[in-house]
Amino acid sequence: MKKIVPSRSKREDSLSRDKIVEASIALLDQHGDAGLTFRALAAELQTGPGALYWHMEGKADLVIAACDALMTQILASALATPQDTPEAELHAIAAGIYDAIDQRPWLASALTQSTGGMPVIRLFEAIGQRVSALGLPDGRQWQAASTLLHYILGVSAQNAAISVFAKQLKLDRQTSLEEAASVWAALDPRDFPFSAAIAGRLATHDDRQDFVDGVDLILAGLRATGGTAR
Amino acid sequence: MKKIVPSRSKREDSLSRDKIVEASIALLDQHGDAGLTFRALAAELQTGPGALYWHMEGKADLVIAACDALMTQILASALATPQDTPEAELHAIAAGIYDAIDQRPWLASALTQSTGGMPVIRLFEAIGQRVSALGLPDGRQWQAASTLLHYILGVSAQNAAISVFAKQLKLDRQTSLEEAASVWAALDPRDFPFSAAIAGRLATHDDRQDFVDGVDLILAGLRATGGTAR
DNA sequence: ACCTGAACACCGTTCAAGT
DNA sequence: ACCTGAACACCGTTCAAGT
Repeated sequence: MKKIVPSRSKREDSLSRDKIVEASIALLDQHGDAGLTFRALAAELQTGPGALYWHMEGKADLVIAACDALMTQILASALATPQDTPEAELHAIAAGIYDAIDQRPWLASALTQSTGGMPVIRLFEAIGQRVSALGLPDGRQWQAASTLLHYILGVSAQNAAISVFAKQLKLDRQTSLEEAASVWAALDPRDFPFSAAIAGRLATHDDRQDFVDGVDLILAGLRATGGTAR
Repeated sequence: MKKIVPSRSKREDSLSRDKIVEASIALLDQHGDAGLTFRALAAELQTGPGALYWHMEGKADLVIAACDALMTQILASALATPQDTPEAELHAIAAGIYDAIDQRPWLASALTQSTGGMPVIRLFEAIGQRVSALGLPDGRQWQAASTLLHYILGVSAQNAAISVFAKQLKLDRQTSLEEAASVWAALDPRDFPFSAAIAGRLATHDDRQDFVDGVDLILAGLRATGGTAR
């Protein structure tokens, strides 16, 4: 007299925080920033929008949870292969974030929205651990970690904006960079001498390499001023 | 036989891009990010929401225009008193942005939304002009300007987030920093050794001074690696 | 305990119609 | 040329009611 336990089979496709986060990421990947709505999410999970509120506090919570899942993943895979130096590990972290945001441009605005939340703390921590391994004076460590954090998020976000712009115009990356460069070059050189002059570099430079080099620039600054902690 | 010209008196309180931008800023100052809606804006200007579309392309245009008006103003007043060195001018620019975002936290997200738009180009240009006066090799100038740009916007935005957080809890700045610090200190030190250890510094450090010092850190890095342009 | 889905209080944007 | 305001197609969130 076996008894089928309906609560079991029900649990299998019942909602859960993880399933909601997974579906959110899929929705964001498919339709970008605007693709994540409670109605679309509910439809995807074959439920009503109200059900989601049992598992999530609201939209902000949802966005942060999606970011956090990815941030954990990004950092884990960036640090999976061990590096010889803290500098090399910082390179790996920076490149990991850059590539992740390049692949999922919505991450840039999502991370911005979750300022102060767990995903950013996680990244800050990963950076900070390497910074503290550099042997800087205590007074510099906060500054070092936050400078690197903002540099990494800021440049990655800027890059994502170019990617989105490219997709909107259905251009490949190179063509859209040239497009952006020509907009800059068209600025009045009396008001925008620097931007107009440097426009050419936009189209020809290797963003990713420049980006990773920027990490070294900040590290060099730390070393150069390392003796004098304030 | 004088004739009253009705079109004149009508023009006086007719709509204009400038008036809309001015009202937008007022609305954002009063009610923050969520305060800017076409309906509220129309009510303020005693018109219908549709009328605004004669002067603005849409909400994105509106946000960028509001940012641009303030950015122009911020840069003008930051550079009003002449400085002896490009470094000092960069300090003034950085401090100007920091203070403006501290005063109007909504600027942080508004500037993020206008990535690639005129307000950010304006800031990039102002930074770039000082960077090019530093006499760095050509290959470093792009990197220098964009590193400074992202550092300035990123740290200012982070700071604004703390301000908003403080206002929500109706705490003064010091109390809320201590609040934030205690959240960090409560992180599991096995997973977050760096953040937990540095939490104390959150409440005691002088953010603004640290911020301006960070500009010097980046400049020092540029000088230290200045010989080798890639 | 967990889910449903109608309802509430909003949005940005459009557009026929006015002046 | 410029403005009006109703209408359209959405939002996030709540909550009585179900199982």
